[in-house]
Amino acid sequence: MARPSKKNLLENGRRTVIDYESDTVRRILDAAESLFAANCFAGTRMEEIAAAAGVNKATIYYHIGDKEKLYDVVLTRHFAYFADRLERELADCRDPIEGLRGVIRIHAEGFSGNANAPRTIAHELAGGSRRTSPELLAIYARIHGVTDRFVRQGVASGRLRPVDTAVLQMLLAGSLLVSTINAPFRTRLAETLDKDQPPPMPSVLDIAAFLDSVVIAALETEPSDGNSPPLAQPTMQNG
Amino acid sequence: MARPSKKNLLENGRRTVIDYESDTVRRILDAAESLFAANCFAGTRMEEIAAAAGVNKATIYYHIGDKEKLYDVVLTRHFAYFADRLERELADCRDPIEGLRGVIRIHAEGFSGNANAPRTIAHELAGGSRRTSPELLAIYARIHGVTDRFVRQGVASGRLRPVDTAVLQMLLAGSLLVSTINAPFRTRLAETLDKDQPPPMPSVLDIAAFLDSVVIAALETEPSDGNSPPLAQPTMQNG
DNA sequence: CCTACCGATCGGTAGG
DNA sequence: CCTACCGATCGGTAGG
Repeated sequence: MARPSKKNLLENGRRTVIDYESDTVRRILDAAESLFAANCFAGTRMEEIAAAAGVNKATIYYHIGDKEKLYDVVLTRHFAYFADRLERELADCRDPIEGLRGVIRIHAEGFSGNANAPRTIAHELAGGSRRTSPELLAIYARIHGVTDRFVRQGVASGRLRPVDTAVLQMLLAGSLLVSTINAPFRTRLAETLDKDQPPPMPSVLDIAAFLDSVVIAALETEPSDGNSPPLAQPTMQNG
Repeated sequence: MARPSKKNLLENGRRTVIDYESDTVRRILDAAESLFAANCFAGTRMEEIAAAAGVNKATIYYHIGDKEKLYDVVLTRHFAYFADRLERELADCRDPIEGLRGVIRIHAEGFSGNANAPRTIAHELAGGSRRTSPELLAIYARIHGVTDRFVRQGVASGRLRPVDTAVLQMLLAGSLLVSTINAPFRTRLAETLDKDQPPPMPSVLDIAAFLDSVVIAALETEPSDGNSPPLAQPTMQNG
């Protein structure tokens, strides 16, 4: 356990900066992450988080802060994960189609690898993004920026039909997000639709494959024979 | 105010069946609907609902029941709205492409017309569908059934490429749902992306237009010249 | 005896 | 980091 220097301690005997090296902090954040995801902000009790982390409730206030601050740290960590991965793994990608497929893949992997992310984000969006800080919006802007780079590259080079980045990002990330969080719903629906032999319901990977093969393919300009039917302009703004 | 018959009253002086004709019941349900949507189940207080409805808290227990029951009634009403509209408005539609466009239109109109629906559904899905009753799943099965009818018709008649109904429904409804509930997030993001002149962010109608012109168009089989590039099979199951 | 509620308060638990 | 608490407020129910 890292021993904090004097400078890291202040008001009310609480820490002023969060020590992310501390194992206690990690346990608190991990416990908070899964509880906020399952029960949303209002439905999660501080005592519950403390118990899951194996610490006293007051320890959370010492290391991190109040419930709002703890939630903000958890939510920021979710967004930073995607911003970091997208920028790192697609930094060298110069092909817009490959780039957009990478955006789909990273969202699908991230959401299915840690369902706490899409669940917490869904709660936050559903609640009107009331606890979304400007810092968090800045991190999301990086995510938007990666997709936007490939869209602009693709349209400029003629490989992609004109499309609004925000519309595309919403379609890609939104459908992957919903397809992750509704897994329990789908399982029970499958039983409802066919009691005896429930058919397999689509996984997030099926949705990702659909987005790859249908949406991205539809946005690609045709090889050059010009025989394909005209495609309506998907959006009006962003002139 | 409708006067209930003897048969409608029972245990503990509470009503056994909900009188949907009662104006008091309507006010309670409307208040609960908007508060559950904004603050989710755990974040909504019974006292708050009562105040918004202009009744005493005990009146909710008399007319409807406890918090779980009230939530179930509200959530069921949301799903029933879509099931009813889809079945009614698309009952006579025999064209699979027009039918799927109708499914998109009704979801877009329903979500944007009453944002309480997508917000509450998002909270419920994010929370793991813990409060989703078998009766509610049966209502969703009707929604799935309408989309499934058009998919089967389209594939059987050769107008539509093979596609899994659950995947398509998830892509259509999911992206429309997210694009509705993240309106506040988008507004603030637009300001972050361009402080001086925030560009218009896509509305749910832009998403609906994109789904119409890109996704549905991509699923349509080509006119017959057979010159279009091959399209990968979107999904593997549902043989 | 009933309907349609209200004022007051219960045992427990939340954030701090 | 914990013990020992607080003001307030939660969902639900009593009697009238």
